[in-house]
Amino acid sequence: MSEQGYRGPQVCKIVGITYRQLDYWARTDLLKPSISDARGSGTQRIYSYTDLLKLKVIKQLLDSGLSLKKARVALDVLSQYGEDPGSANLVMAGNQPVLVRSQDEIVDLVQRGQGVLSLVLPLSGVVKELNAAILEFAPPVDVEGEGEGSADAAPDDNATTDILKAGTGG
Amino acid sequence: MSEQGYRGPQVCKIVGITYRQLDYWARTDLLKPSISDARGSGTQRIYSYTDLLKLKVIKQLLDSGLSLKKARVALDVLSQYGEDPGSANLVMAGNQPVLVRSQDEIVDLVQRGQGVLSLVLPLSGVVKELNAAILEFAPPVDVEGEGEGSADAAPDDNATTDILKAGTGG
DNA sequence: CTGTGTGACTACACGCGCGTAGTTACGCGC
DNA sequence: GCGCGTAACTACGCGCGTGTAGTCACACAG
Repeated sequence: MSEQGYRGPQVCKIVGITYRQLDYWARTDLLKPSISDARGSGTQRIYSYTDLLKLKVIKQLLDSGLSLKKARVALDVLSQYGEDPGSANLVMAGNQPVLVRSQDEIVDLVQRGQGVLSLVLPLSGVVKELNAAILEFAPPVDVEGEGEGSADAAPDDNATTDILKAGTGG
Repeated sequence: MSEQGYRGPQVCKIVGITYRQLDYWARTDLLKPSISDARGSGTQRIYSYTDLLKLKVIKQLLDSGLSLKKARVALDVLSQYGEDPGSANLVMAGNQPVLVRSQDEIVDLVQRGQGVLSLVLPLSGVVKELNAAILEFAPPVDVEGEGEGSADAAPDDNATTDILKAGTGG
């Protein structure tokens, strides 16, 4: 099973953040690359598709005005429940993050009174934007071999590996 | 019609913020006291009940992890719709603040897809906490005379003006 | 194996949002 | 009107999160 990964600068284009942010987040343990971390100058950080998703979520949180501190808390939930976030909503109720499947649960949280929801983020939208950005900016990079059976690694498009070098030059 | 006001340090206790924050927010035009602004050393900032409400909202936003920049945007809506916020929810949908009356509208905003709600804050809870804090920490201060017909100025309790000096002593 | 590009590393600096300390001058009781 | 408390003012500094510039060293092509 070959894992596919993305290098730092590519990640920045896909997610829409600066390299400085990606670097800072990796150094401060907000999100380290799960495939391959940096081991000195010249090495490369290799991020997985799941990493991209988390990074995109972080960017959404920042764009929504949330602090990085809260983003760290929110990420914990994504790491725990980590499977198929496509149909869930990331909700922060009273500084505690939860994954909510149905919209009705959100109403429950609001009606329960005291709860201040500091975030209601539909992950399906994040996934859509992410896949579109991947196809637009850069394809993944094989790091251990060649195989195309992994549905977890990339959006459904297998012709993308051809423009690999085009991505590096740009 | 006598307006009732609260001085800086009292406001800090009621709202639950530091004086430095109140000072900074007044200087940077986040929220200036609507009754009487500062005019040099020794003068006093006199805040109205509505000011307290807005300050409490700001504190909730900060506690929820929102940045001051977003708080400024959110406050604009409170100033515009400024009447009877007790039964409304302050919602920020895609960096644009709106006042939502029914819970169903929130579901609409979520279902409409792309919308990231960076905040869902039930103002009724804020009002409750504020009134409780006022009665606990400090009563209002008359600045222009005496009258008790104004339901907009304070929670329903008229014996509070007696402990005025107790509040000043700290 | 060598050269080159590129991505990680380092140092420095900035703005925001406050904490802390000391100063100034008004409000209020007397 | 006078003194005293108190609240606003001023100056300085910090930590976070990031921008910018330059250096270093691995990865990959040749």
